[in-house]
Amino acid sequence: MNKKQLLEFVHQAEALCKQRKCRLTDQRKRVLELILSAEKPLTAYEILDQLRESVKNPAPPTVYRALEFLLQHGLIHKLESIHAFIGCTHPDHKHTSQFLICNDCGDVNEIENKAIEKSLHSAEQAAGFKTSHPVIELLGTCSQCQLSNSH
Amino acid sequence: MNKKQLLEFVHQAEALCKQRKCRLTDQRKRVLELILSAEKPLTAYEILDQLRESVKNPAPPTVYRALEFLLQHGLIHKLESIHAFIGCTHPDHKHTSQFLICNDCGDVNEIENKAIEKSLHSAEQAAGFKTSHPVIELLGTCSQCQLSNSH
DNA sequence: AAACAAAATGTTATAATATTACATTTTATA
DNA sequence: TATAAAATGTAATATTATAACATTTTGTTT
Repeated sequence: MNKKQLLEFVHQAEALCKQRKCRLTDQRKRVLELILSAEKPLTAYEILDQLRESVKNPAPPTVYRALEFLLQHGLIHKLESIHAFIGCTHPDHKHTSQFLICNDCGDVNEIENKAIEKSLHSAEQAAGFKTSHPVIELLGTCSQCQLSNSH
Repeated sequence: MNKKQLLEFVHQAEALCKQRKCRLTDQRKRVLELILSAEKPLTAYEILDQLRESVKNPAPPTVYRALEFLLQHGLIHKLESIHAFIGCTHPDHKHTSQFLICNDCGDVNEIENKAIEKSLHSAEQAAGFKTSHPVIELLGTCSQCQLSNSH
């Protein structure tokens, strides 16, 4: 995400927090910015390392608390299979997403596929199961890496 | 899983290993049995604890190596969202599954839903993505717990 | 503005999950 | 039976995450 997009996103996040009467504090904003600026998903401890430049002596809870807040408000996603965090591509509306995670380059593609969601929902119904948090992560190789691997 | 089912499963696992020319050693078998006997998914360290009864001084690598083997051969599954392992319900054929994980009682329901798989496959195709390992885990409340919660 | 409660942060310690590295033993097979 | 490959033993350590309690900041009431 470039600088302009980042500012736009943070602005949106601030508006959203104002609306929800919650606070996007400096630390939370800083963690959000780090995640959004990163090329790849960041782990909590990668964020912690980078945080040292703007916060003195940050400790794990500093990061995990900020992450918890950002997750709660749908501003970031946690990728369970790789223990890492990425910015949400559509923070404006509530949604569930699926993630295509490339094992080669580490890039992640967040998609919102209605057919997948529908099929998941049908299966839930059939089982009488009520999902609170879907984890849909496809680990594999992205199209770019497939090309470069075959050369 | 009851004792009879367990013996049946282990027998099947042994046949499968013979066929693949790999070895279901005592330790691997013991770890498999522990996972199959458990009511709920087990974490690596829960397995380690239980292993103390049959193995002297087991260390983490003992467990993780056995788990790696069992995963490779499709005898167990890892639930990424809860860092735990369960037996595979259909070790006989290669397949992908989806998991309904109850946050209340901890029970897990492994399903093989063709509609979900089809929709995932379509999305992969559309993105030019080649999935090697799908992680499809729905965290929520099972039907039983929904009932008991509402009482 | 002062008092208070709630929210957020600071700080230390530790729990839980997982891997590395190297030594030794066991197994398959040449 | 010698050898190589596979499996296991063992110690240390890396990585991910949380608990517990003190302090500070913020928002609200008086």
